[in-house]
Amino acid sequence: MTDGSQNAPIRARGRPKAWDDKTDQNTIKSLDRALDVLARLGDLEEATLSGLASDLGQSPATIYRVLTTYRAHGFTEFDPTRQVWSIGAGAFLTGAKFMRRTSMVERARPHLRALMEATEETANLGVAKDADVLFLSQSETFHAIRAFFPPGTLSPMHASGIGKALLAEWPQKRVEAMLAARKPEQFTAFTLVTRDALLDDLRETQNRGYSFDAEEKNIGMRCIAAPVFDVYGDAVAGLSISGPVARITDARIGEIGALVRAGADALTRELGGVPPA
Amino acid sequence: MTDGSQNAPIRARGRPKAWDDKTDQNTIKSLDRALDVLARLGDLEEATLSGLASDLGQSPATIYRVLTTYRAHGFTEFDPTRQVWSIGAGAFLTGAKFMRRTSMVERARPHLRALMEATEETANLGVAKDADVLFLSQSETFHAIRAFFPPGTLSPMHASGIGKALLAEWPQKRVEAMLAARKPEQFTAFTLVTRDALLDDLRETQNRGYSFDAEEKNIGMRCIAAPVFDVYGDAVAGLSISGPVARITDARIGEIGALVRAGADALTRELGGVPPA
DNA sequence: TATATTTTTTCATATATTGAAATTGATTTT
DNA sequence: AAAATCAATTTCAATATATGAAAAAATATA
Repeated sequence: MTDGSQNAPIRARGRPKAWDDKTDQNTIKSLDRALDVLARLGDLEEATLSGLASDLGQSPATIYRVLTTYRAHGFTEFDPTRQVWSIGAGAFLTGAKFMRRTSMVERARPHLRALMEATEETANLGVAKDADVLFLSQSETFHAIRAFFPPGTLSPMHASGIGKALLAEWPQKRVEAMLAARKPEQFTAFTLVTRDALLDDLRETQNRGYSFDAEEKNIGMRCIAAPVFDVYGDAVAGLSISGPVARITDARIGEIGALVRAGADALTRELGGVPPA
Repeated sequence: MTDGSQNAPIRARGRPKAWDDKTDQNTIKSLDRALDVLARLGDLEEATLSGLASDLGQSPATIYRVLTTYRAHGFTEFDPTRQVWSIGAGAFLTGAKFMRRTSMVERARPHLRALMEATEETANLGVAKDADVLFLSQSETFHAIRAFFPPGTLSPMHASGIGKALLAEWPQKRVEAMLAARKPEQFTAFTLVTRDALLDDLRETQNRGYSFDAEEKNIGMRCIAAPVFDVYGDAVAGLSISGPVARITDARIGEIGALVRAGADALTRELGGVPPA
């Protein structure tokens, strides 16, 4: 280790912050409100001007100006037929720059696509974000009935294929700490909520090489996932195939599992990691 | 058709717009500038406060307030060690809401109709499914003699307008793999079945910006198509105009091709993609 | 036909945004 | 080691501008 300052407290240059929180006169109020508007619009998916205004307790004139300003940048869209506003492509394109720093997403694209084409089911890429899985990218199947996980979705670790694939590679102490911090929610009759059931499943997952989520989050949906390792050997992401029970039959699980695991291992190697034996 | 107003111009409620563009006093200047800052930061991936300020010709104080306001919403992140700013996860989570709203089919509908009205020929939307094109949606012309592709129809890639538009954007290796997997069937005297004839046509298609199917699947039918790209730059779908040789004359090909390409590019942009130059 | 909604514009006013300059600590130079 | 330089943050005063109320203009509804 050449740099002894690694554990030293980080000191900022420039004048130090005085009070770095609320009632701060060093934020821009109009921008602050505008971001609230965008967040609310995102939650609602669709909203009318007047609806948003009354919802946020603002005057329609203000909301109108916020929405039209956003629209000039592609951050919002307006459907004149139905008179509703929604989030636009510009917001996505800017937000997507967040991921560009880790080349994970770009690297994973070909693998997602290959998995989707081989299995004809939607393929997903997700990373751990606290006790949730954050879905970053996907390649959608053409089948009308399909698993639907838009990028940006958060899903609890204990009840998702990618989540369980990651947990299976974590030290048991870390898993237990996560369980202690947040009691696992029961989504369906099949959700693994007890410590023993979950740890058993994680052991099995590690032996098998891929995880299997059998309607543990959504009834009717199955998911098969495998972990991706970085250069330090940490499981940092997961690839998965998700689809309806009707098509992800018991007979196909082994075949799909092998494909997913092979794809994850290939991605691991591209990232400079080493898949475990 | 139950709704006679389908072709009527869309009339907005409320007071009509006066002049809906530049030098508009109905936009919020500070928000406008803040969005410029975010866009620039996204392009740079990483930037220092002072760098961004001089880059945008704004005072450091202003940029500081913009960035800290964004940070409170997770739209920006600050690395205190390296003193650099970047786009944050909040921007990604909000932007991702764009993706979860509408499907390709819904977004394509207005473009299909506009194409049909401009050309008076049936307009189609299709996606790749293995070595076939799967037709998802269409807008039918009113002419008695018309091309008829019910949604759900499968048609081999090498002998369809949309198929060739997609193949032209694929890496050559992938095209060759497809050819190797299934020998191209000869449907008419004009079907391109040899490797060289097809690759030549694909090169020409890419240069021209649209594909041209001249009775290669059905005698008497012509088809002109252009590709649609998603946010990852993959050619995921195609728009086409199809009709009888009698109406899709040589003289009209250039005009129809330009319309189809413009429609496909517009749809690409709506999906957050970038049409290739 | 009359009334109620809804979006968009106008307008006056208070507010909030702005840049310059001061401040502070870290980094570099002497 | 001390001094000079540099970059982030804060203060402050001036004024540009964001704001809501209300009007205007169009459609929807009764």
